[in-house]
Amino acid sequence: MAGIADVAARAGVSKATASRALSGSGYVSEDTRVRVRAAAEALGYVPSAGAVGLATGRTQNIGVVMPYVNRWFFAEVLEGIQQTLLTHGLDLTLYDAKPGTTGRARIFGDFLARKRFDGLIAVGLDPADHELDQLTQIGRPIVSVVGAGDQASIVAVDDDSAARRATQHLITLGHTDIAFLGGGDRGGTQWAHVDQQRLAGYRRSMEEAGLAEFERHIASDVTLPGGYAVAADLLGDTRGRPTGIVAVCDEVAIGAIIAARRLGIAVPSALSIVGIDDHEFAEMFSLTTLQQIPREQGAAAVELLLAEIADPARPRTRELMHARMIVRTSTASPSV
Amino acid sequence: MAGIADVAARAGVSKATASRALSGSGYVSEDTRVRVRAAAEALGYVPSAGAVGLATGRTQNIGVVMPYVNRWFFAEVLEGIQQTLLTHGLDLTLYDAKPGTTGRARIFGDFLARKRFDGLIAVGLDPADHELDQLTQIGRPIVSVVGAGDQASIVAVDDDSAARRATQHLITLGHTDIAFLGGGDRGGTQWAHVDQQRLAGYRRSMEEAGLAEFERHIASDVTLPGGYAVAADLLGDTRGRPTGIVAVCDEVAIGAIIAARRLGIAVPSALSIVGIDDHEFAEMFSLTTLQQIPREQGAAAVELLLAEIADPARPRTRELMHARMIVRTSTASPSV
DNA sequence: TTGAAAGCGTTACCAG
DNA sequence: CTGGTAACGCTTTCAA
Repeated sequence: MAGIADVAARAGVSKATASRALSGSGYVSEDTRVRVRAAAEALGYVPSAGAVGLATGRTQNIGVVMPYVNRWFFAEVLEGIQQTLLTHGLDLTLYDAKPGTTGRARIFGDFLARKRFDGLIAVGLDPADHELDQLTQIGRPIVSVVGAGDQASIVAVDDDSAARRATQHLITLGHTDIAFLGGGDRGGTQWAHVDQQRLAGYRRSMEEAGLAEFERHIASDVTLPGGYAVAADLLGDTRGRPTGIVAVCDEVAIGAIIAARRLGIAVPSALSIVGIDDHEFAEMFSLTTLQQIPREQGAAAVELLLAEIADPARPRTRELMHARMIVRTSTASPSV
Repeated sequence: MAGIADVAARAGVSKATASRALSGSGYVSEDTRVRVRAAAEALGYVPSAGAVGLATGRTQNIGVVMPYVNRWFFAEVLEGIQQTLLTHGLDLTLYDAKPGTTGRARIFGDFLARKRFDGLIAVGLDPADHELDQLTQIGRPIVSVVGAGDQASIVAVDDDSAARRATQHLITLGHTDIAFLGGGDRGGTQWAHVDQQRLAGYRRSMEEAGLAEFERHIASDVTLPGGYAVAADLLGDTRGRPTGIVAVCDEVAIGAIIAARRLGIAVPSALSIVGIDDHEFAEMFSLTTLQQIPREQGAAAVELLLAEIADPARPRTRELMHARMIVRTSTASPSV
């Protein structure tokens, strides 16, 4: 409970000097600096965050809003953010804003308005229009990881391109009957922006290859069990079974692989599956995929945000990362 | 940016009265209360958290420390905590303290010392002795979800009993050669306390049933791929293959199921597997398991913590939840 | 029932 | 290079 006054007294200086010595800002003789530091150390002095915040206007805290925390991508981004903030000595306040919940409404209405942070990172938030308004009302820098809009800086992977390359990979292997699995409006969850972009990439590729007639999108929850369920349906019917599947993400792709195995459909000889993400399970299922590294996106978002906090006039940025293709053995040429 | 002074001015009262009217503490005539409220509303007044904290000593913020955020159990607990805090209007500051990292050291050394929270929830932390010291130094109420010790209140499932019932389930079905899969010291990660308790429960059951000779523990990372890897090894060898497996948790159990399927070993006719958790994938794999509901543990931890914050003299509590057995079709009597 | 004023623990400005 | 002092925005006695 020692305050800066105690430290100052012990070091035989004024509070002002003690403050300067400790924070490193302003002139202090090397001599007194050492003395003050020692006093602080001896007393186990820890500055009161609230007081510092009041005086400086900086909370030393970053807010993070995301719709889920239990899905791979989000958890990874969160870890990336957390780790990076740690090196900067900043705290992280988490807001779990699940779409369509009253909790989300409260977060947007009350919590964010409190501005208990110097900046905000929004991960895959897909804010509704009025939510977007509330966000900009805050008047603090915002960086979004994934997402659309030009209000805030964005860090993301090029989803459209990733989906196109995934699709082209199958086309190059000789597939024509390629379905796109996952995403869409189901059970009240809205069609996520990323998912739409990926679907669009698939569509474009199919059309460019003259395969428009084969285009089809099978909606699902964007989870592993979700992918499993619709894949089981799709693959259960022998007629109309595609030879290739582009999944909206690895979780869905893996669900499909598990479904295929259960049905005795050999992957890749009878069915090729490609995902997007490079999920932690991808290797175990030998899944060919387009890799993104969410941790790095989280880290990049933090650096970007800190830059914008330091210089609010800094222009908005859009940092698109490139997904690297990792070919494993879930894809092959279709058997004749 | 409107402050309470502005609100007071607009309502024609003093700051003191405005404060009372808004916070609801102290006498204020119904009339002025309404007037103040209206003024606050009109001005879009939001109290400054830092200032409130300085004046009251309460941060309206709860800290959460956990070693992982990307594993099912932890993510679920986190959601439970978050949701409950939301209803109380409290913020949540997250500290991701992965074992053996320098980040963890910083969290325990610097971050927690700042006390930017009114109380702390430690989830599956298994703190080392010196970390435990640092934790108690903080001087704020702490509740731990899972874990040992008597310094803090605890919310947990009865792991020992859960593991015993899982084991007994297999024994009752007629199994004798039952292995315990998962957990242990591997790759630097320390033997988690929960895992040890579950192993102990398995051991006790085996011994009580006179099956001590069959006892064996196969270590693994406590993840789905971790379970897959060791199960593939274990089951690949026809001799010495057990007829039953008790997994340290559902993730490991599911990894084992996937491995068994790949090896063409029928579950449950050739191999019974039981897990603990009721993971989100459990249903999809028809896994028999002992259910715990981490969300509820998170919620319970919050309520407990708030009670201790309100009354610091409140005695420490230990809230053991009962795991319910859910029998699906991953277990059956061994074929003769 | 209300208001004035004294903190809460820092930082930052302005003299010295 | 250092010290006094006024903020920062709110709550909370203490009087009135």
